[in-house]
Amino acid sequence: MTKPIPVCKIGIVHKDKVKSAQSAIKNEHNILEASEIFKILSDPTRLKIVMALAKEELCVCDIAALLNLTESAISHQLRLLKNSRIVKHRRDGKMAYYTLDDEHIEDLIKAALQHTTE
Amino acid sequence: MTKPIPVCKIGIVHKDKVKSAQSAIKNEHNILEASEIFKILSDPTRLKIVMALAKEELCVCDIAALLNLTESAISHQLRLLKNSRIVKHRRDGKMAYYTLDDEHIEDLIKAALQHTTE
DNA sequence: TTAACGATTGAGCAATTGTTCAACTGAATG
DNA sequence: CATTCAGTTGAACAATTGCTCAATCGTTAA
Repeated sequence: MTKPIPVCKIGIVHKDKVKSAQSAIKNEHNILEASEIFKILSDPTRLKIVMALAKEELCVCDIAALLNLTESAISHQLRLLKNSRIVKHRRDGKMAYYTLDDEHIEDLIKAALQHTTE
Repeated sequence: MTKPIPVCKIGIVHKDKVKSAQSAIKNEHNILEASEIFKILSDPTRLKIVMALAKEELCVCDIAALLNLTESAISHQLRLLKNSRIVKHRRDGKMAYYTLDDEHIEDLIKAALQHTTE
């Protein structure tokens, strides 16, 4: 904080409104975490992966075939999804099977899809 | 479509599961629109703007003061939010007052915040 | 008309992103 | 053991992003 605060030339704006709005965004930490989730789901490839895993448990190879991308590309994205605790995986021999690790994510996606169809 | 489809060397993976997952992501258009909304909300500055506007009608100057950024930076972000029909504005003299243009967005943000606090 | 000011716009830049490529790991098979 | 192959990883690259700076627009007031 305490940086070179920019304000309209005259000085004060709408003090009361700004103060009220301030209270709506005071929890910086939570906001950053929320934006992180949005960022994860903002890439079409990752969003498709999540939606696919919401329906079926799949191996890396399955997802690569499904999305027509290399296993490497999928693996990179799965790592991000895993770091965000959105997916988890189990190993079975050479294969790695991925599933969703968070049921709330489905509601989030449903809410976003609802916005698109209005 | 019809690109150099990559699949595990052996050939077939889990046909039935892939086919089932395919149905979950068949509506490409909707998925792209959903990811667009997520992308808009994935930037902390934009997310704060939206959360602030969910509580109060504010002018560009107010938001700049609130977030400690230049009016230019805010204006650029507001244009993106306006293009996505998430905010709207009214003019009053020199000032431009912004408000939310979509009540569903608040639910979306609430859902994301819920994910962070579990 | 002129000056002031809130707001907008475009160029430019550093930082971040998603993919490919190549090398590598680790488990299963011969 | 050596080979095979699903999966992972890191480097590199183009493309995108969010901000600053400077110029400009549009409205208000002198």
